[in-house]
Amino acid sequence: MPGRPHPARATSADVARLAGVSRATVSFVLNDTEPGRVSDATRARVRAAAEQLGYVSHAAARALRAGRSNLVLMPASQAAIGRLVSDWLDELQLALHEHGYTLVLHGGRGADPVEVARVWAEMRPAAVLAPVPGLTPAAVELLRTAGVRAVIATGGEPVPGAHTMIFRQDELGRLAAAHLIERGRRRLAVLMPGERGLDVFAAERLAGVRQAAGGPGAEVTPVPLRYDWDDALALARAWPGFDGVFAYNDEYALLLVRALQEVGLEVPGSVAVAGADDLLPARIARPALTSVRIEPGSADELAALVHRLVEEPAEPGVVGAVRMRLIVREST
Amino acid sequence: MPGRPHPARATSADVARLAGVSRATVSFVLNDTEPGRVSDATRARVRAAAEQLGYVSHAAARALRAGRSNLVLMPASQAAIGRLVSDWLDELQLALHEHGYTLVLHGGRGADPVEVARVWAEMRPAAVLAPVPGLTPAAVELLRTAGVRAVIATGGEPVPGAHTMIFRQDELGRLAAAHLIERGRRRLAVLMPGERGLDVFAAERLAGVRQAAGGPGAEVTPVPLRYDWDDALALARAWPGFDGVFAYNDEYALLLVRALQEVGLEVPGSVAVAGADDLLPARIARPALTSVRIEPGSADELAALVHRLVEEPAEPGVVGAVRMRLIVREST
DNA sequence: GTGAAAGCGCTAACAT
DNA sequence: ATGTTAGCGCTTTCAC
Repeated sequence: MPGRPHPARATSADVARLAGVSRATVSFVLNDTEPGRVSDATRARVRAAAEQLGYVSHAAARALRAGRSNLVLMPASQAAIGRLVSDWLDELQLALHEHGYTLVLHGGRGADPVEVARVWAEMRPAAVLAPVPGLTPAAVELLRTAGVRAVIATGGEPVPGAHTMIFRQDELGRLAAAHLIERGRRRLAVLMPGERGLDVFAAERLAGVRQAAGGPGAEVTPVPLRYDWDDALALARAWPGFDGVFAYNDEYALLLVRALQEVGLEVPGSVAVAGADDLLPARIARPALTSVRIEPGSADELAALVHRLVEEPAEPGVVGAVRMRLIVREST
Repeated sequence: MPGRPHPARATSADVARLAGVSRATVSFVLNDTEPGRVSDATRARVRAAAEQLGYVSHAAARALRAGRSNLVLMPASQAAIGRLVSDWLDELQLALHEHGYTLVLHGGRGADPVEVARVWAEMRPAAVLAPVPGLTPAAVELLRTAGVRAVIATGGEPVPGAHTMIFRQDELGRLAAAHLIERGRRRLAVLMPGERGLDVFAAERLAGVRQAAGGPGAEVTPVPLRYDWDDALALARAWPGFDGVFAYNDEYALLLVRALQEVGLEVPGSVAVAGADDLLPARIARPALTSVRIEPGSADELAALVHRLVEEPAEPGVVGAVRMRLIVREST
């Protein structure tokens, strides 16, 4: 072993030795379990010893002992959506921390869901929060078998074996499309991004648009678009005469609007465009963008739910629903 | 203990039993250590047994044994910057995975750096990658003491005790300001977001602007701005006659441009505005936004560096630099 | 080519 | 009020 440039990390045994107590006592003091069991004097001595040695507990050892870690896992893709979401994640992180959990985001976009679930399962997290497409039945099974107490999926339908936070992607499409149709649009396009596993969500949103269009007999066409100016411009140049667009989300919507303007098509005059997520750029765009706002619900409540499910596993079922609301602005 | 709704998680002992070998053999086979030590027949039997039992190794046990986990930790705030960054993080995740590491992002924005470092240290990660403001000397010390092999800071100056990827925030400001001055601007404003711990970066960027302004004698004023339309509008309404702005980043730049336009101030006619990050929205804005592009370097190389440092800890020092480049567009 | 066994750091049941 | 101890699942040295 190469020379240790730093003092060997202190263990609870070191703390015990320095404080002149047993390791058990150290554990009781530092974890505040069974309050009143250890005298105040001893507690003080233990804390002082821990402080002096710069003691930091070993999460892996605790996890091994407990059978699971205190990790709550989420796919990192979530964080990239925008400030609203990332602020909300901050709140969630804080709320979970107060329950003793550590929220971590893990990438693995596009990879085989089961492969990703395997990596997650190895960490023996207390809970996993993830959108449905990543949580295939095999992935859920893998996680449950590995002992993950709370597997919470967000998706349109209850997921067998997992708790489900209902999040109807199709509702996004339906809300936007119903509005476009009400505005008299009958030739609808639905933007279908191919990037980063968004295709699954896009397909569900498309289905929602189709539903809304069914009755009134509007025509619906899925249109692939990459998040790329040249691609957007090419689409706008060859615009097939759609008079209404549901653009997957605000980013794609703003990209398309800009491209349409570039080729002289008026928004909403010639083409009405609606997005989703209701980010600030949507609000300040010209024309201001109609969007479907997603209301993620209280981070505190979700943290409490996670804690409850971890403490006493319950029958899988629906644990809540994400609400959404159409914000009408100038672009439609 | 409440009833186990799921089969008890299989351990390597279970696999060994089913395959009729020892736990040692299981370990050798599944980790591919010492190839050629175990016969092909045995290997196949072990693999089959693992498969059949749905065996998933226990990261905590491995970490306990190894003295450290295979986690590489980064602050989650990074992911929220934009698609470019989050795509790059994906690459990094993949590259690290190939070296056997798991990249996880952890929040904890705004909290006491030492408190956050403590949570990180408990996970005994193999490496930590973080911007300087979070890595105070005390935080670095804590991590090193906990045995983290590679603490890689990104910041303007070498960080004592840590490896440093040089990332000159002030260079961003300097590049933008030099350009504004070259365009004849002499009354410069620097937008100072207060949110999410951005203030530290903002201060450094401001310092860069001041440097660039020193020689030519341009006047520099820091101007607080929240990421909020009303705040931006209020600023624009009371615009104190600045003729050039470095806007912290593209998001704030686009917000300000929009507010200036709202009150009838022309960009770049009356006010030239430059951002940073060079996101797609900057490119397609009207006027297209001048921005400083940040080039994060190769994810593969960074992953390899992490691996090298973990394998054989080296003297802390400078391990590379993030380059940046001014992209001139219409807004200046 | 394979097995036995020690030990990583922690917690909690049990003993004093 | 405090201490003893077993054992969580894994890797790896050493013995066969």
